[in-house]
Amino acid sequence: MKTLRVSDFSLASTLESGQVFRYHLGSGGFYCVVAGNSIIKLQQEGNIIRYACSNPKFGVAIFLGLSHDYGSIMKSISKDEKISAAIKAHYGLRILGQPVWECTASFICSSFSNIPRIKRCLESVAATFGSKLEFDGLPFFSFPQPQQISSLSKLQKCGLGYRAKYLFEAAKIFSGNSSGYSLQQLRKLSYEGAKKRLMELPGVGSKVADCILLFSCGFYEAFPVDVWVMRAMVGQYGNEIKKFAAAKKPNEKIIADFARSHFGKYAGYAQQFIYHDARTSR
DNA sequence: CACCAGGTACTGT
DNA sequence: ACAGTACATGGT
Repeated sequence: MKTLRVSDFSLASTLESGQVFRYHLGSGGFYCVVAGNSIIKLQQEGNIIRYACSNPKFGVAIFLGLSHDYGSIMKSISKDEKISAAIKAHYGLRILGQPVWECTASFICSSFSNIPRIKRCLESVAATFGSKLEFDGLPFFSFPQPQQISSLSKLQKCGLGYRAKYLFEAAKIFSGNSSGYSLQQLRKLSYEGAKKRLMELPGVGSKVADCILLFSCGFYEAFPVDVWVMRAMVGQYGNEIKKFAAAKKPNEKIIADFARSHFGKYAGYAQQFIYHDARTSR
C-alpha cells in the first residue's frame, strides 16, 4: 500500500461527481476504480491517500487531477456567490484525467440515459469484451480496447439500446491507430478543433464531446450542458444569460458560451461543481 | 401507464 | 442555422 500526501482534494467528491462510472465503494472506505486495464484501490484519511494499483505504470496522481493548481483554478472561477457556495460544498472535487477511449465509450453510452443504467451498461461491456483480471483477491474486467469490441450482436446484449451501433462504429474508427483520436493527437488541436474531430464520431454530439474533452483531454474550457446543468444555469444565471444572449432563448451553446465568458478558461471546472451540486442538493 | 434519464441524428422549414 | 421528433431501455 502506497501513500500520497494531498491537499485541496476530496476523493469522494471527485469520484462521485459523475465523471467516471466504473468504481465502487467497498469495505473500510476503500474505493475500487477500474480505468482502462488498471485497477486502483484507494482510501482517503484527511490529507493522506492510501492506495494500491494493479499497474505500476499507471499514473495515479495524474488520473486524480492532483497536478492541477487547485487554488488558482478555484480563485479564477469564483466569480460570484453561487459558484462559491458550490465550491465550498464540494471542496476538493477535481477533474479526472481518464483514458480517452474509455471516456468516449462511456459518454456515448450516457446519452439520454441515467447513471445507474450507464454503470450497468459499461460493466456489461467490460464483462463481455474486456480482459479478466484479478486484483486484491477480487475479479475485475478491464475496459476493452476498441479492437476488442468485435461483435455487434454481442454488444447489443449489453443493454445499450440504440447506442450499441454508435459504440460499435466508434470502436471501429478508434481501432485505426492513426485515426487521430489519441490523447496526443487531440491535444495538438485547439478546443474547437478537437471538439469538431470528436463530433465526427457516431453518437458524439456537442455535450458528449465536451465531456470527453473535459474528463480525458485536459480542455478545461469545455462546458458540457446536460439537463441538470441547463436547469441550474437558467435557474441561477437566467437574467445574466438573457442579457448575454440578447434575449434569445437559452440553448446549450448559449449556456456554454456564457459560462466561458463568465467563469473563464476553467469553466469546465465550474460546470462540474454546478452539476454535482445540482445532483446532490436533494 | 405515463414520464424521465449527464442527447444525438435525422428531417423539414 | 434552427426547431421538432424518433430513438432503446429500465426505473418510478
